[in-house]
Amino acid sequence: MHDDNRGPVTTSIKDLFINLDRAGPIPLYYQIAQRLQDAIESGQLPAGSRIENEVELADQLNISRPTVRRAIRELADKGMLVRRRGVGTQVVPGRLKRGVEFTSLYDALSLSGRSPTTRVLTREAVVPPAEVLEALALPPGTEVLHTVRLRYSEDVPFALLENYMPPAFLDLAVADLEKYGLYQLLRGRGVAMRVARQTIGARVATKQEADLFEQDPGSPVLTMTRTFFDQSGQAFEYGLNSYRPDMYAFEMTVVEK
Amino acid sequence: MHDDNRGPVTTSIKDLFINLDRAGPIPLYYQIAQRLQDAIESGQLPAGSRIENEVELADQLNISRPTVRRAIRELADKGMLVRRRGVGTQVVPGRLKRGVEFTSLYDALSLSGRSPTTRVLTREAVVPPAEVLEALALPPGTEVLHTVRLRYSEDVPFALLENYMPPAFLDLAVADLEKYGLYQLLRGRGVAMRVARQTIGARVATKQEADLFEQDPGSPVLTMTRTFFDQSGQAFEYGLNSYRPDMYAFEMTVVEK
DNA sequence: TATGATAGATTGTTTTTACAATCAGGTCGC
DNA sequence: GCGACCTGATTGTAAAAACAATCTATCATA
Repeated sequence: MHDDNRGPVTTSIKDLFINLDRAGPIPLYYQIAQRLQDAIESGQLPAGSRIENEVELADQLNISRPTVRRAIRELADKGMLVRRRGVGTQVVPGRLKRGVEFTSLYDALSLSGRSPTTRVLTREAVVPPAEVLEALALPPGTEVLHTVRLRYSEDVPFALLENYMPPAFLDLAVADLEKYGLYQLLRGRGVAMRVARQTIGARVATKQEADLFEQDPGSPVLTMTRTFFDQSGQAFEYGLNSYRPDMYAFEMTVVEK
Repeated sequence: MHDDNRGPVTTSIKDLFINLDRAGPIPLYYQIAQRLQDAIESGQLPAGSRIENEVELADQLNISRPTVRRAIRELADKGMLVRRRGVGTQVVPGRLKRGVEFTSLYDALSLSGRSPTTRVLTREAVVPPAEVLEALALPPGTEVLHTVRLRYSEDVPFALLENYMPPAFLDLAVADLEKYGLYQLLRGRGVAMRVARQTIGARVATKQEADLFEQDPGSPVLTMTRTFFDQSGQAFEYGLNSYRPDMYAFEMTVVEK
């Protein structure tokens, strides 16, 4: 092995953890996990490098071992660290591009430099089809907010976003929808997003989609339907999205448990 | 007044946990999590029902609170339970169809009653295109195993699976590939799967795909490319899959962290 | 009536301690 | 030389305890 692992194991790893805030509201394990993640993503802890063992680390930081363990576990759950009993913990070797989100919860595009713009095509209060009400767990006949938005990247439309939301959101304004993005707005209203159930598929574009995306009729679109639940289990969004497949794809990292 | 009845606390929850194996190799927290999950999926713990608080539960089971916590956390991470400080823990309300996997790691179809069959179209040792070698982190000129398989559901082909694997797997036999499925085979050889990076998209079918799927030329296909890494960070599979979109879609549950 | 304060319930964080299981590498015996 | 065994290193599991933060609901007060 050309790689000498027994000697200085990234000698200054301890320096990553100076100035931990023991009094503030942010948990210690979270601060540690955050700094580790930053170090990995910045290349300070290169792929494949080993990090010190838990006991040693806990000792050096004057933190209990369970707390250090929890921090390491957070990153291991995200697939950034690999641990093996009797051996140690190392940064996942290989080229998992950094800066990519791990959960596919948000549109990949908004994170990659380009800032998409949005135009609202429809904003209305309607009684939606039965399956929508069922997905939102609302009684038949309920009026909900129905929006259709078109999203552009550099003036080229690439996504058609159709959404239904419960009556509580009937007052969302078009201007806000175009300016802030849906999730940002909902979060601002105190919605605590928790779990989403989504289905990704493909089909032939509708006439409307073909027109909007400036594609030939019969060309393919990538689709995603999603129901989003908040903390209390209440569905607060049902979405039917379609994407121009040559401009959009879903990337995700999956971790085997 | 020893029993305050604010909500249906499923009085007999304790019965779920009889006969825990304290001596065996399966961790206690895992056993508890497993039984909870079974109870939820079987409907014994209906959606929205509350489960007893940690302290009480730990007490009744004669298990320490951290162990109970860990079990509950496993399910909360999967999005099956929702916890709120000061309030309690409840089964996620709403109709997350049970029996669906949560990670999208495996083909959804294999779990839904139908047992797909597989035919091997190609099995050869080749020097693959540069991008494949790069994805597998192998030096230029390396010979790898290249397979193309067609997967059927009830005699109808719905997936075309093209895979590249490192030289260690050059001896995989066609018969085994048709009988066991790739991941089962790899696991049997001691490969410890850990993280996968995958991209889901759509495009127009190639002529081969249109022929195999018995679709018109120009019809859409759903695609997924995936690189799979084992525990040591070594890539052991690079796959380029395409699916008939009217027969296949990716379902997943995403949990906000 | 409305509003603010308080108390109880419940999960969240942290520490300390102990032992178990697994892995890598070296040693000993053959 | 080679396998069996041992040993040290490291992560995994479990328990007990204490205190913090947050939510609900009730009660007191303006």
